[in-house]
Amino acid sequence: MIDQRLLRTDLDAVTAALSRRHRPAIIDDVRHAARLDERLLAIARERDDIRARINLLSKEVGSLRRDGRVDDAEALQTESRELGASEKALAGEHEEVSAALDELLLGIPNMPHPDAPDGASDDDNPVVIGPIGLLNEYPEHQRVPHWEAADELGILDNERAAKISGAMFTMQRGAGATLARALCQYGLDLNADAHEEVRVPSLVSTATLTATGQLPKFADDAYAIERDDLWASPTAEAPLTSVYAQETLDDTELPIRLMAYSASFRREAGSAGRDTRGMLRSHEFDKVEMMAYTTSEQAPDLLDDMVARAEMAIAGLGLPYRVIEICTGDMGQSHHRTYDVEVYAPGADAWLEVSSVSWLGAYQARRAGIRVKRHDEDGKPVKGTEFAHTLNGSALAVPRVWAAIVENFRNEDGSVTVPEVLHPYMRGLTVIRSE
RNA sequence: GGAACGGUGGCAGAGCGGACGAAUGCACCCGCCUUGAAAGCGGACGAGGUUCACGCCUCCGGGGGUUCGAAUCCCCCCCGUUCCGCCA
Repeated sequence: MIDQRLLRTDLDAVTAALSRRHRPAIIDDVRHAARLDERLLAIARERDDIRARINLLSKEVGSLRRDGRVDDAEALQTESRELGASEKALAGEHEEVSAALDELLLGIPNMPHPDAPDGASDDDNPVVIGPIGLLNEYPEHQRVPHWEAADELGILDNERAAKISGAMFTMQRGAGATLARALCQYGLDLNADAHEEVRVPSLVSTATLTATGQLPKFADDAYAIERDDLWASPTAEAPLTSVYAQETLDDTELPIRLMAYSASFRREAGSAGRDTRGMLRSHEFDKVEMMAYTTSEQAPDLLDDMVARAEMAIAGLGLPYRVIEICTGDMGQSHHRTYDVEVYAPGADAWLEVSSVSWLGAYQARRAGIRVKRHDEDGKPVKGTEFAHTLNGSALAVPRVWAAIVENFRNEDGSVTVPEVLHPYMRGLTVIRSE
């Protein structure tokens, strides 16, 4: 959620920042929200005045009754009753406006960071690192898409996955399954130096998905378990962000850094028919996610660190990659500043997004009610609180990395060489061969 | 799934229609005392909204109701603990 107070004090700053997302409808919503906010404030003031009067009268009634002056008390009670009626009307109006405002606010995206590159679409995302490790020319045996290569090796069985669950589900077998799990293990071990490992729930509440921004606007993208009012988590970002929802954190304990391996479930409603083969896009995939709670000052350094970690995970595997920065027109709703790591897959001849690292500013923290208590240099708590900053990013998204390994490390005989860093997790297997 | 009991400030825990944003203890903070510390003494000590400010409003798990007035009474929901049942 954007800062409601900023809406009041500097509407122009908000519209200027959000106009960089190149979607005029957002600006209309912002102006509308500002008007509703103003109205809400006026109603609230009027209502508070009435309530103050009622409170005063009630106290007076109490003391009159103690003194046995029943008639005087009853006169005040009558006045209070009348005030109560008009207060009720205002309260109704307040609730109405408040609900309308909330609905608008929940749909208004985050303001991009001033340094985020301007652009209208993903075509405008600048490459900021790399490409690194990209060959000038790829031999024929690496120009085989992973779904064919994997099929040959018997390590991917999406046909039977479809039998079990339907289209767009994947199933790895044998060394393919081991490789998928090895990547998770690798992703976790690589980041254990700075993160606490958390095993989060896979089913999450509506409040949890609202906090990170998937709801209410993108409900169609998530699996709903309506009977129990739960959702299948589309990313560990959601549960990890709500670990400290509705809590006030001490600035002295920040940053708090968490990581989690989890399955991620996505309906892919808007991308039906795209990337239907192999491991590029599916309804369920595994991922290791990083998460940080910080002060506003700490956030930029954490962003750099997390991007570097996502980058090092890919570099460590020896895969060709690049890092792009997401431009203002391509950013996700909650994002303030975002970098993607993309790996090159020669068989599919495509750059695959394997990590997205984002700084959310206070946007999610405001929705989740995550506050920070500051302390001055003497360690004394400073009056009041502010919203925390959150960051998250994939340390390693399994399926596309899996695909990139199969394509990049495919040998002439069709076998696939396992990257050395994964050897500890592969039960001695260093080359995947057809059985 | 059934039953019982609970949910109050950082924690523990009282309050069960009016002087309660909330006793008391612990923790934390500031003084005094002390060479220093402990103990002791005195003081301060939740959050949000609004206001230039004084102040005013809201918050005792969530929502609704009764009342001039609700932490306190009534209804619904959620969560927790214990016991029973079932179970990886």
